[in-house]
Amino acid sequence: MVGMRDVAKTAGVSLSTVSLVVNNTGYVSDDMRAKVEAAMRQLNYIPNELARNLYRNRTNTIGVIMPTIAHPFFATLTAHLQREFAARDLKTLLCSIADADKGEGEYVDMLQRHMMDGIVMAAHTEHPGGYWTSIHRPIVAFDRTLGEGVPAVRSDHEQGGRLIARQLIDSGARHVVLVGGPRSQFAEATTFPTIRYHLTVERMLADAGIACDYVEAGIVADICAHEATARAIFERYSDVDAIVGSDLVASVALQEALRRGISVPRDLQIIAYDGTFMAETAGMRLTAVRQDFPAVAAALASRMDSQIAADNGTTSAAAAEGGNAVAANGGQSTSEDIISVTLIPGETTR
Amino acid sequence: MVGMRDVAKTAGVSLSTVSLVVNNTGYVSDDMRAKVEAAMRQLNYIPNELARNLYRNRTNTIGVIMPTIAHPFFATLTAHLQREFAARDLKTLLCSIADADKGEGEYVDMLQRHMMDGIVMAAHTEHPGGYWTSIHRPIVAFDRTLGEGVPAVRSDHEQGGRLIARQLIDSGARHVVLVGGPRSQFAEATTFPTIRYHLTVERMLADAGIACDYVEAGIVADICAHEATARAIFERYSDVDAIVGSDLVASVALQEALRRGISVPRDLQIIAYDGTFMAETAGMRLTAVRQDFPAVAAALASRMDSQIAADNGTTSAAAAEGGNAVAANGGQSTSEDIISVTLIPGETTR
DNA sequence: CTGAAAGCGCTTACAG
DNA sequence: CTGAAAGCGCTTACAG
Repeated sequence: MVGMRDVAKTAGVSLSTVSLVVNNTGYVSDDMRAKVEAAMRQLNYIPNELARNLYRNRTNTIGVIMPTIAHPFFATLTAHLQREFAARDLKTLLCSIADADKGEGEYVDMLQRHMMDGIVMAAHTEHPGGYWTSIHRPIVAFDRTLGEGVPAVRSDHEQGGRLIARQLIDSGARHVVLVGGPRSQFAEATTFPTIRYHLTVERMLADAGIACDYVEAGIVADICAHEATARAIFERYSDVDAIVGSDLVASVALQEALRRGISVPRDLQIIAYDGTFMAETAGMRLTAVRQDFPAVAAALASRMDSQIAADNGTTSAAAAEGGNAVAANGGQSTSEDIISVTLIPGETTR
Repeated sequence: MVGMRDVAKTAGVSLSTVSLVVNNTGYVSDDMRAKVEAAMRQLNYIPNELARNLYRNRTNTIGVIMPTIAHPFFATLTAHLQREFAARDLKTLLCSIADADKGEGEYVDMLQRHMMDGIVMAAHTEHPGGYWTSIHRPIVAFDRTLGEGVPAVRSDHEQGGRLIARQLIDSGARHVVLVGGPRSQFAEATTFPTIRYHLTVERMLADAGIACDYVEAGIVADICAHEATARAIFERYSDVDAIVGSDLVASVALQEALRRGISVPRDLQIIAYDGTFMAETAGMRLTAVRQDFPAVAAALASRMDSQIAADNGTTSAAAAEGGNAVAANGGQSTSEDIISVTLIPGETTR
């Protein structure tokens, strides 16, 4: 492997001059620069990023922890995240839980070992309180409340709930089935804000005197389990006239409805939550609450910027002043960005 | 940041002893080990991977170059790849072309700078001949022919074509529409083996005297363009009675057919190529040619293993013997793994 | 404006 | 079995 030393030797200059040319920092006389560039070309020199990483203690890599990249929601989110990070010259390391038999604990380890500069946490795992706060490295949460000092970004699920409830009430729905994650996530102290849309829908429907049942879908990573769930709904609630669930659930429910010859939307309305491309590829164009992926990704990346800047700050400060620069960050410790959602009318509502 | 030096100081031993304990290599007496471990725990020591990376000139990271992760086919492939790599203690760096405004040139640069140990190339870009061969770092191609020394893995598209043609012939199809990428990719010297399934289908249908038209879909990254394509098919070919295309195309075509009140599969058969979860979430269960993602990912990872081993080999050999260990690899230069596909009967064929 | 030196945090021969 | 030394390939103060 040809290194900077070789270039310096060939060009007849010192190591530091080569470095200055490569990084385009400081002043180098034109003929020096020319000599160095000629040598670089001649030797086909390519700088080794690993040495820089070591010196800077940075990899310019962000880990994105997702349940599974195979799920369209997380694939879409990841695509938008990669775009935002790339614009900041940050690489995206894929850290799926279900696709790798690794808990996010191993990814946090990697963060601690400086294999990445930060983590976006979007998977659905539970940890004892204080776990995330104690990590003291750049972390941003998506749709999770991870504790003090971990900024979070999420869609406005209350708004989503209101949009759905309003649609159902206005169109005269009588019996709504809501499909979502394990009901245990509804506990008061939950770290999953997603469920707020369910709570909002349930409350508003109750106020309007409309029946509403909740059905647990399989875990998010298990795409196939949804078919059984869809069938179960029709069998258990023969008079159901509206179904609300994720894009995937809504697609499968629609398929089952078509198979049973149920007229959509006349006798059954379906509303999808998320609004990925799947809402367009089901048997009909699904009415969907669309999360604003570009805005979500932009907010996550921007929060990550701040976390990384703060991390550099505390690191230097800690080295120089004895390590108690933590308090400086206390002000924004409970910060949360809430992104608006939109109801996109499709062919599955009246 | 607490480093090995601090641990050594606290434990009252030398740097190398700490290193031996951390890496669990060589012999260390039990009380030495105990002292070191106590110090590590006390100081909460975490090894910095960047230093190791530099020393080993390895990052244990593989870049996967995809058109876009938002597409279910590539999301599924990536999920399986991550699983295979994780099992080998390799990380997966997401390198989407469309999701980052980066050409794969920039990713190849990163490979050269040793930010990753290898690349899986699954995007659809064209390069002058010899480009890939000249890189001399671990690269494995998916569904592409990239030239000498770049092993490739692909599904058996001829087989896929035969399965499709047989189904259509046996069920008495009269007018088939094939939807695929730009026809220009069909050139003799193409690096895209995917088109072989089209060619096979066309040939077999022609032999059977069945009409067959080819329609170009938008580029793979543009998920929305497919809707227009689907509509165009029905308008241009009013007597079409079979449509073959990717999962996405098939889903959208099915939706359009249902909307037009066409009876599927009685008057129109639809066959999806790929067999991702999307084949299950359309308006009906799609008949699909399923690519064997686990086998494809396993083959890609295994090829990557060899490429990396060879790379280490040539690097050492080059250093020791003067750099012409390349020929040793010549034997496997045109190697290609071909993975079987399966026809999964669904509700959209007779 | 250029060069010799120290150092990023670890690993691995090589003496003891 | 343990320790002092050199080195991975680069970067950045610091003298000249």
